[in-house]
Amino acid sequence: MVEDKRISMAVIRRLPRYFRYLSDLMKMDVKRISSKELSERMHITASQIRQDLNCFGGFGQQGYGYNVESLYEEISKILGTDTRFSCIILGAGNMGNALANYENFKKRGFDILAIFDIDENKVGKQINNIDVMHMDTLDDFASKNKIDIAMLTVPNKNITDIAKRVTSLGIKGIWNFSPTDLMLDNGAVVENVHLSDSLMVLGYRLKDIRG
Amino acid sequence: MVEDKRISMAVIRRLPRYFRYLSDLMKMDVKRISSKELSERMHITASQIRQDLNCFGGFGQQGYGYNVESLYEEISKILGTDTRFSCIILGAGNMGNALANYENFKKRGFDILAIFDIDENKVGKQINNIDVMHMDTLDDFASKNKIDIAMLTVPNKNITDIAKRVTSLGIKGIWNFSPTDLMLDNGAVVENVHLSDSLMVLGYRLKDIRG
DNA sequence: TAGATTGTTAATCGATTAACAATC
DNA sequence: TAGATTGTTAATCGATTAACAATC
Repeated sequence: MVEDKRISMAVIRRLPRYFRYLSDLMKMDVKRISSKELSERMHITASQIRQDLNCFGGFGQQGYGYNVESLYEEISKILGTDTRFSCIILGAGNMGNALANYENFKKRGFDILAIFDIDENKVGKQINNIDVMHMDTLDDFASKNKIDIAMLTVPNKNITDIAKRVTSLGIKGIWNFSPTDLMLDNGAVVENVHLSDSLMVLGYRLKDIRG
Repeated sequence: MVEDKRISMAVIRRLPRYFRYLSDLMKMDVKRISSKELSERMHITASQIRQDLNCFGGFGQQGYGYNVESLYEEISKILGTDTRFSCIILGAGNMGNALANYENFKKRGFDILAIFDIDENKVGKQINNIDVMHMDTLDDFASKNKIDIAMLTVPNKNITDIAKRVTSLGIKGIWNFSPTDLMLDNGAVVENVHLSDSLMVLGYRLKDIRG
């Protein structure tokens, strides 16, 4: 139906923002919104909103604007909120813990099946009702469960090796929290979350305003 | 010395990456590198590297390339790795815990002075040797300590109010982990880390490759 | 010196913004 | 219908890439 022309990453990365704002509008019982009103809330141009949305379809109505609920539904569909993704966490450290305890993921369609670590003190325990299993059992686990996403919170040393192992098990998505950039040439999808990069940029910008 | 023409965010966000790669090269005892070699490692163009670096100064030498160590030093200086930033964490939940335990921050110049929460069960305890204090004592604490950065890991409900309170205390930098976008008009510097946005984009891209 | 590689200008590409005819 | 607002094309802006003279 909608042309499958390549959507730019810039547009894709704005989708969750639209999703959040529409979700908030629904909570506030707002029924309709124009691109102009939304642009003022989001601090972007109305033009950009209309351009972005029209990558996926004409969801609005001339003279009226957009119906909040149906636009929300459309964006949900685009983002795949209806799709469920099976995930595992590699690394039961602080970040692994935080992710395992993050309740919102399940709500958004991301189920965490298990956590893997090499620390015998952690293996056998549970974090937020999710089993911590030994890394050695990963291959076996993967053969018995279809896993979509591996969340990597392991120490950075051997991150590329781990990523290769994970993708060789057929896992197509990687959410990488290690500071090392993952460059995989096997078609896997990698999202990097470089926390220290973000903090360093904050530091730079702070120094910058000070003069 | 170097012209203070505005540096674009695109360039600034690449600085920590250069920093990481140069740091790795130093560990590998590489003494010099050309923009071409570096571009192959980083999977970006040599042109972009030279353009980026020349925003800050001519760090290379024709016919030779760049001295790894001195380029590393220059980028450290630009990023302010020598500067120390005093930080507090608001919210002693899972993410607050993870941040408090992240040892790399101190190494990069970010000192965490205290953690604040409203949960009486947490107040008075320590996380990684950092005191968890009651939110009510924040104003007093801020009047006695110069704080540069507040790391916000509190539940999203009242994030804007908290951000306003924090900036009214003279804190100029905000590292925001709540899913809500902070729009402050008081000159504070905000870096957003929207984990669920990142995960949703990963989900989208996974669906996308499946067809 | 000759070769290599920078710094920098110019060309290209892509993303954002403006404009407006279509239409609800 | 008249007014409002979209969808979409065209114009602008900015970022990336290419090219090459300068120079180590």
